[in-house]
Amino acid sequence: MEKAYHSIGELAEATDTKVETVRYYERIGILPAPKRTSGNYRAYSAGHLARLSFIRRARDLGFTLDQVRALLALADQKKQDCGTVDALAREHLAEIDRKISDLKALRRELSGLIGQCKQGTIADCRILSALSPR
Amino acid sequence: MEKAYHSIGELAEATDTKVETVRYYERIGILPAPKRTSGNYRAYSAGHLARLSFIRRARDLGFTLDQVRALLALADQKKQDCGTVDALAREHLAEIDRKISDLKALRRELSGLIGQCKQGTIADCRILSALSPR
DNA sequence: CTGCACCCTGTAGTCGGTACAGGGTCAACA
DNA sequence: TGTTGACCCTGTACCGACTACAGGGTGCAG
Repeated sequence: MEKAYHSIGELAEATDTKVETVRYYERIGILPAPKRTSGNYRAYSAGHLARLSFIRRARDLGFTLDQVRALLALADQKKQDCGTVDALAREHLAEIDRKISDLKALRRELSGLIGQCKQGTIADCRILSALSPR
Repeated sequence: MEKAYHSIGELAEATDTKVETVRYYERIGILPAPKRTSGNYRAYSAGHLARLSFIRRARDLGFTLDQVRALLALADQKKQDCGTVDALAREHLAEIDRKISDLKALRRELSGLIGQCKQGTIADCRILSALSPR
């Protein structure tokens, strides 16, 4: 019976989201439109808070909004087995591993360039010449 | 005297860039507009090729177009000392390190969730409940 | 009753491209 | 000579995931 409705500002603060972003989520249909007060303010239920928390947490974990949509659809069905969710997460993990190794390669390359410009003018700069066509 | 001009398609292929992207770079002013043939085709010089190669390589290394602009401005001046370039690169390296450690934290979290859904319905799914508000 | 924080809608901008639509040019081949 | 077909041109709209206004309305405290 705890019908404590939340304003958009409260919801935003509780989930570390900007107010505009909450409205954006509604616009793209990932967060259902809430009831309105007599003054036309959005009045969010605890369900909305839960759903938004879920969205934000998944976004923090690097899922795209499309992936979040898929996860939410699964959660809403409560029928299928967990395998689909697991697969989605595994796929996402593989992406993350790819990104990490790309960044590491980049890191190696870039850190090799740094510190080679002890003095001298741009003309001798190793960083710039490393970027120039061979 | 090797006035071998390149068509936009050749330039794009040589630098692993899409034709539209080359035109986009011209539009935003990072690649100078080349001469035109009598048929109004863009005719690129070796200088254009060099500059585009530089841009693409820097982009591959994760510099933003604004950062690339800064690097190009430095390279074009050929006056200042290398310190500015070095600082830019160091700053960028710090960013990369931040991204790597963020992704690693994420990886740990996500991989902990995977494989816990051996059976059972969505209702018991650990991944979904991990994402739900506590 | 007035001031201020908050809310509303709608639109445009961000970054780094990508994807057309609707045409023009050019070289090869029949 | 004509006609394919690959390439090129401009202009505009779109992508993801927001963010930032402008121009107004609401609600509450002093």
